[in-house]
Amino acid sequence: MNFEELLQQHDLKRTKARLSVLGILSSRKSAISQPDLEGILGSDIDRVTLYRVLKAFEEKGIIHKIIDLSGKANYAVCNDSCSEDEHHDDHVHLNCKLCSQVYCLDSLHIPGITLPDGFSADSINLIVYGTCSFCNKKINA
Amino acid sequence: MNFEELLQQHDLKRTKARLSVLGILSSRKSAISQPDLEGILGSDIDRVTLYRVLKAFEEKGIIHKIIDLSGKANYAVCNDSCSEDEHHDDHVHLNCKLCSQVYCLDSLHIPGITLPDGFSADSINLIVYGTCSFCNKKINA
DNA sequence: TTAAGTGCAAAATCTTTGCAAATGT
DNA sequence: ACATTTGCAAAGATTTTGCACTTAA
Repeated sequence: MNFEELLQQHDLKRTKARLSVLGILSSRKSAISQPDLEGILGSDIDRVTLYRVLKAFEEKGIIHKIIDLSGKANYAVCNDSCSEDEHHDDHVHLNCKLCSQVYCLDSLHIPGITLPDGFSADSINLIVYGTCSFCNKKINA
Repeated sequence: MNFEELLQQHDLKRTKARLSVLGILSSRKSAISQPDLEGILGSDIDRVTLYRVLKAFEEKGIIHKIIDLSGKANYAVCNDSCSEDEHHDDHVHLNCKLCSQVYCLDSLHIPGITLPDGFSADSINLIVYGTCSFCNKKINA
């Protein structure tokens, strides 16, 4: 992924803060929480700036926010098909009970469900609470 | 449901605050958020007490907490089978995009899914973002 | 050059904690 | 009577806002 192009495409200027955040997010296999991000960034960028960078990215469809089971926001880069108008975030997330990371399981599609009369669905959000493969390995080692 | 018995069963004293909260929660078809609860209760009980009542109820298995898609906590009375040790909260929730209420769709069971190698599931949380039957009626009226 | 982005300080929320007074059993 | 529960005040934590300074284009 070319960060500079990505920013340009979304009318966002190429700033240190944004490149740092993009770098961290895209290098990870799992979604990351705001506090964790802050920890990695250190005093590199201001906490308020981080809030604003994340908000901007989310609005532009560059990243998506996943609320984990404790209600905390986690962020991950969107896959290809997200746009400002439409987020395609309809994959399964796994919230690991051990490392509390949130993994995007892009390969799984969410099974269709039939709602009771009168109810209608726009999107479906499925979070599995369990153990990730990394923690499972550690346990079995 | 007999509130007084319910409290006794869980070693909780019969207090005004707890009865008020139980009364409101059990009279609703949908889960309710902390702020909304606070609004209904008015100055009846202190905000801090409300936090504590909800926490106590949740720990005892009287109510369960549903984190909605914006990360806010919503509360609903558990159905029969919840206990202090085990919550049976594995039904689908619907987060209405219009009234932002959270409905427990007890009748729907969550479809089983197969996780990628190495991952394992403890429980599954499925929240549908959409429109509830009440708002759908309003729209079509 | 100039509009967008950043950092700092401060405000607004939201949640928790400590402790004395009130209440249920 | 006594442990539990409540209310208030105050501490922590989290998120937002205002404004002057800086920076990318």
